[in-house]
Amino acid sequence: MSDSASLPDTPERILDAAEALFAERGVEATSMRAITQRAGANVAAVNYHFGSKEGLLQAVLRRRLDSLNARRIAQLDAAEAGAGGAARVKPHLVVQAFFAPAIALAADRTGGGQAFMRLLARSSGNPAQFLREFLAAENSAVMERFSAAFARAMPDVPPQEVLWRFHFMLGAFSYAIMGVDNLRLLTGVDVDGEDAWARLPDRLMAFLLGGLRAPLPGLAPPGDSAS
Amino acid sequence: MSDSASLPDTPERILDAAEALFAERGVEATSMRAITQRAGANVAAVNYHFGSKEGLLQAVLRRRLDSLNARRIAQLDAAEAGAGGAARVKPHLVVQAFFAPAIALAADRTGGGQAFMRLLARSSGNPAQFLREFLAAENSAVMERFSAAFARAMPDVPPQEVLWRFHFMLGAFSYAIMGVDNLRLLTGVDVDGEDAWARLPDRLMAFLLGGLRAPLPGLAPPGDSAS
DNA sequence: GATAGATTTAAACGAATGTTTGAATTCTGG
DNA sequence: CCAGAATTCAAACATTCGTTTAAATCTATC
Repeated sequence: MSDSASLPDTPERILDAAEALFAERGVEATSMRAITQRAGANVAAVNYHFGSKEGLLQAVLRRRLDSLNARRIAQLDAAEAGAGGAARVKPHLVVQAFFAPAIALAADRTGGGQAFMRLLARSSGNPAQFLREFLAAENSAVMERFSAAFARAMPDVPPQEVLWRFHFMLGAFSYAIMGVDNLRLLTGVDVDGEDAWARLPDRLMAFLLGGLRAPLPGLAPPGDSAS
Repeated sequence: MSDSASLPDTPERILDAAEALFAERGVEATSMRAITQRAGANVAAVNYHFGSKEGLLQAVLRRRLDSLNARRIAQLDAAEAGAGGAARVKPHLVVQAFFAPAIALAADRTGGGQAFMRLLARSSGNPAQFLREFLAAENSAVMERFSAAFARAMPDVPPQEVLWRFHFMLGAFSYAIMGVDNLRLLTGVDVDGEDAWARLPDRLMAFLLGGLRAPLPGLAPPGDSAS
């Protein structure tokens, strides 16, 4: 090439291209030739640097997921330090610690952040066994840490119920990230202008907190007559 | 064959097999040969009866989606009739009308109901264009009807916010349907025994209602100091 | 500046994919 | 019972897939 100092090296160019295409078309619908063509590399380069297409997908996910999870834990650490004891952290802050870093990543439309989050959200529902195992292992530390944090933050709610609501929060988040354009497509309404992404964090956080703190099923909700 | 009266005809056997395999392995990861082998039919039968693999997927979805959406609208009709005027339907009943029929379908583990709902939930995130267009057209009537119902049921909330929360509810529901085993896999905890599916409707409905009725973002939530 | 290792390249590989063909078979109405 | 349509079937179709090969090129070290 003419100028070699400006471009990232081949593995990183491949990761960038794969991230974008996986997010845009889906993993199975993206061929290695499409990836390498976009990256300006040879087809064999993927197998040389990443072993296989599966290895490439794992590398794409790992590149940003590790730091994302580290940010989540750091924020939870800060919240627990600020509250003076892990048992006194408000649920609001636990939700914030887990989802705020992810939402911030998803709002990064120019860098690969948004593409990565869409890919991650869709990968969470992918039935491929190697992906399930990979994500389970990659997220196990964060999940255990936050499961315990949620249980401590809501001592009046049975831990099982807290886990379910954590699960539901993950779902609402993932689906919202997968595509805000889904909303326009489904309802036919142009929901917002360009600042849909700017408003998403507050909107999503309000919904998640409302669901997390909802009256327990089976118990008569106190303010039910007002709904 | 020996007894021809006991088996469903070929198109229906293919639909059943495709529904199960699409839900279990994903659409792209399921070959036509795997489908026809499970259905006890020839490979060419799919193209003969459904035109293509895309046509088969659409037929699988259409088979149950039409009646599901009809049930949703019927339940909303009943709620509006019982409340004496569409403007006086409680949000609780609108949520119930939309999600209860779907949850009931998802709880049907022996028939294809659960497989269908998992496939439908995953298809909602599938980036394939023909699927997006198909689902948008198939659901447009229900979505418009319920968008309006939600807006009327919550007159004090801006319609845009209601749409967003409808979107979030769809996400929490879809993700929960995609796999309850996700929870055990992610948290390492065996969340419940066999009755996880039996308890899911109440748990999910409580969460959805909590999110729908959450304090609006930007406004100081009244009971925030207690969280 | 020679050498050993790392990287890139064009080309080909075998397997699997969705689809089509045309003959055989089954079903149906007169 | 029989023509004619509908369906089933084995076989082959062309294409695309992920992967591999082996030679060519680049890079860094002594």
